[in-house]
Amino acid sequence: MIEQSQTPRQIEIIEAALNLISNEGIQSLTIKNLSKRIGITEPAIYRHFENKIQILITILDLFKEKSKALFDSELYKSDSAINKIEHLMNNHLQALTSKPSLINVIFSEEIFKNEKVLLDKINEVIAHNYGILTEIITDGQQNKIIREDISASILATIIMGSLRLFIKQWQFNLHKDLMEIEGAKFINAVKILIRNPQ
Amino acid sequence: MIEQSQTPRQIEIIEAALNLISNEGIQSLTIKNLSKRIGITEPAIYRHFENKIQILITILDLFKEKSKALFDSELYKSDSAINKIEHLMNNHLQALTSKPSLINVIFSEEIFKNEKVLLDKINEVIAHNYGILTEIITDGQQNKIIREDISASILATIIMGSLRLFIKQWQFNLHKDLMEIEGAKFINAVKILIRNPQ
DNA sequence: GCAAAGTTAGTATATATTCACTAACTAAAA
DNA sequence: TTTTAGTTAGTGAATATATACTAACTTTGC
Repeated sequence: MIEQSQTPRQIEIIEAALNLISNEGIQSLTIKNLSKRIGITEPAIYRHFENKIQILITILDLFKEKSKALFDSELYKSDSAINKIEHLMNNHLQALTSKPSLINVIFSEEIFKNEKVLLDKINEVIAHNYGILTEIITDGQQNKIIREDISASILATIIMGSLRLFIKQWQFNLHKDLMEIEGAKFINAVKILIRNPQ
Repeated sequence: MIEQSQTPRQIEIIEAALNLISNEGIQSLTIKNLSKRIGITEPAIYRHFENKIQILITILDLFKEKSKALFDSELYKSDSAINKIEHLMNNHLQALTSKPSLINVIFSEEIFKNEKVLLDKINEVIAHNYGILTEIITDGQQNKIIREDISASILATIIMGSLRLFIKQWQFNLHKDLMEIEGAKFINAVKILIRNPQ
């Protein structure tokens, strides 16, 4: 499964696609719009990608890679579980604020419903991240840092779910400064909640 | 804003639409599929609804009404804030397990993106519920039942966000019995988290 | 000179919607 | 009471548009 490096035009196409998704939603990711943005004709797109699905697969692979790197790197750090989770959430927020188009990718499962390959890819990423997060939480519980009166899997659901909604709420006013302040408050709240009381 | 009662055929169409959405996703809600399900031709649909958007608007109004009734009724009860929230989550889960098609409606914002009327309607519902929930939480904080070290709005985000993800995770195995057990565990976890410690 | 990247012109399919018309029923007029 | 006019809910055929994709030809850069 070697990642083929992309040609400049391919990168250009992917970037145009991400911009389209970001600005007008995944609905408007059409070959026509795509080619218009780049300034070539529709058939020219097919010189660089076999079909539209391949474009989406490339985007999802990119997303997967980024997301996986984020989560995996945290797992093996020698830090407390709570700090790991804080990092994770922070990095996640930062990644999304710096590339808002990815937000729409995460939330477009519904669109991929008829394309099993795409749906599988997205679910794979989500499941993987969920697994890592649960692992970190379990570790924290064993070290008595994270509360044990709630199962690790439920805590993971609460963390990921609330993070998702938080991102969604801020989707349209991503002014970096304000978002950073509110993001810090939010992450802090989660930390307070999961920390072992007593 | 008087609710026009619907004709039997209109009800039939709405129900067929909900079934379609529920079974094959909102993507497959086409006039063709709709008419096929009912057993009439496509143009006949237009004898009962002006256009496709009107069908969706009717569905969203239905959803709005149901959801609003759920939240509003809870607000004015003379119960503790935590009990109110528990009820709210319980009712929400129950409503969705009994009419799974509604789940897909909640999660189809992305599809409505180009149709401002629809997007507004969905956002309206979400904002309203969020407001009510925040109000209940604030009240609970004033009565020292809910923890005060986290703002009501952040707690609301955490509750709604995690509930949403929980629903999504269970979207495909809605076996009532198991879902009920897991749902109870989940709601209990939220209760533990928001309750005022000490 | 030739391979890569582009163009023009087209296809097939899907989708929402309109059009002209009809059968069955209902209310009004003679 | 029986025509007459009007309504309701349907049909088959057609239209406009969008979309992914293809075939055949041309330009361009090494």
